[in-house]
Amino acid sequence: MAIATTLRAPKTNPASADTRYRLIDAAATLFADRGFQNVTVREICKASNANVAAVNYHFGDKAGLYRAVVTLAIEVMQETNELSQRAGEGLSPEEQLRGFVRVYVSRLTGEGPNAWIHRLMAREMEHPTDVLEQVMQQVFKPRIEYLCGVLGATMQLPPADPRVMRCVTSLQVQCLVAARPVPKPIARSLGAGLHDLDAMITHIVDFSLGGMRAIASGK
Amino acid sequence: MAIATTLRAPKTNPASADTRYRLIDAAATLFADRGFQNVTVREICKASNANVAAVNYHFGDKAGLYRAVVTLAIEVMQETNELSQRAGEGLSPEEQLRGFVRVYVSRLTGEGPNAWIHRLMAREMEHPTDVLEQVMQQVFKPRIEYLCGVLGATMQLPPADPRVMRCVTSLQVQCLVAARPVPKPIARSLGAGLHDLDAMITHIVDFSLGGMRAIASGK
DNA sequence: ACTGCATTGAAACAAGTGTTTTATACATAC
DNA sequence: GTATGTATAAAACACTTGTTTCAATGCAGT
Repeated sequence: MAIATTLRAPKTNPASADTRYRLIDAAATLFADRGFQNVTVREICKASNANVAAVNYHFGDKAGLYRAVVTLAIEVMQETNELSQRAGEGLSPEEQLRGFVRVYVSRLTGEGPNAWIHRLMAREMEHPTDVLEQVMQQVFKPRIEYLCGVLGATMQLPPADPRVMRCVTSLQVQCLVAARPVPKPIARSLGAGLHDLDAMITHIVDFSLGGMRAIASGK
Repeated sequence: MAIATTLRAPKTNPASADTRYRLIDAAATLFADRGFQNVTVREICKASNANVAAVNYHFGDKAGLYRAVVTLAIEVMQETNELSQRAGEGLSPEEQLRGFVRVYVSRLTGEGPNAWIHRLMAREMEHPTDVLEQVMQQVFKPRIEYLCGVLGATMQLPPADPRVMRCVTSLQVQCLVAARPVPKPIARSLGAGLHDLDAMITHIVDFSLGGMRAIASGK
């Protein structure tokens, strides 16, 4: 019997690449929306017009397909890192921060074809699987180091200072929830003011700058 | 055949109350750790030394047990609300804020018997089930209203001002992640500085106060 | 002791799961 | 044309899931 090794690209037949792509595409949004466990391979195959055996044939097993999805996510996120850092290139630290938040949050909330990624990553943060390690090294670590540099410069503190680190997490966390679609019951009882994206972005930047000033000025 | 209606307390036999309690107790931590879908009734029954049929007998079905767990969680959270608000009673708005964060984060991170609750709630926020509505009305809404009052007083703005609201979410979100156990791969690449709870609490308060000042001062 | 009743225990059930098997269609190489 | 290897399709498999059944148990009240 012929087995397509788990993560290798298809050999010859272009039809193979086709279903391979369709599988990853369908699985991405499904995994992001409902988690690895709560999605069945039959659903994925139905959504991608593939046979039930296609997942095992092309990826070995369900986990192999998930790994392929995460690999794709990593590539897109690295691109986002580059973009959000380039947004402030050559500007002052404060403007670098503003540029980062703007691009980052926009990408996260975007209804574009990559909107599934941050949902998937939020899941990984809550329930780390064995691929989280890879995501950390290739995506989050560089991003955090960049932010430590920018915030350190703003606060006039060394990037490795724990106070800087805590500010980075405060900032990062605000971006993540700003991007997350608020569940209806919560939105209802919170009233308006959370759906205005631009207002949210400037709030995050201004709030964080104020917080950093307070922390940096010794208290 | 005799059916114990879903949420009614046991009638006569104390043994019934016993297994009922043991089931809720075991289910609470299991649901909190792995989510409703990813826990089997057989696991719950094994953990509580009960028979497989016990869940259906006492709670109708698996979802009924989940509802019972959430009901318990609501009671404890209401108590937490009271405590964290009483912590600043009669003090200045800033000290009220500090008292709230201290009690709230301590309760969330506590290794005590109620540590499972915020894990369960974090899950509900991400993936609302039909009980979230109830939690919102009885727990989160009062908490948010209290915080709007305190922050509004601090910022000298009306509590309903959208700027106040955004500051409340910034604060709330920082508390939630401060309380969440950081996954190992993340902690490793973030270095130290996140596990010192006291430092984290004062950071959140100072950072947020600085942020609020920045927002309130018109930018 | 007997009767009602709530509770438990063990087994079985129906549905759904990931995976494997078997057969077929198709393209390319000889 | 035949052979070879790849990809798809349909069915079946082994297993787990939540739930149900039914007999056994224990404990009141009489």
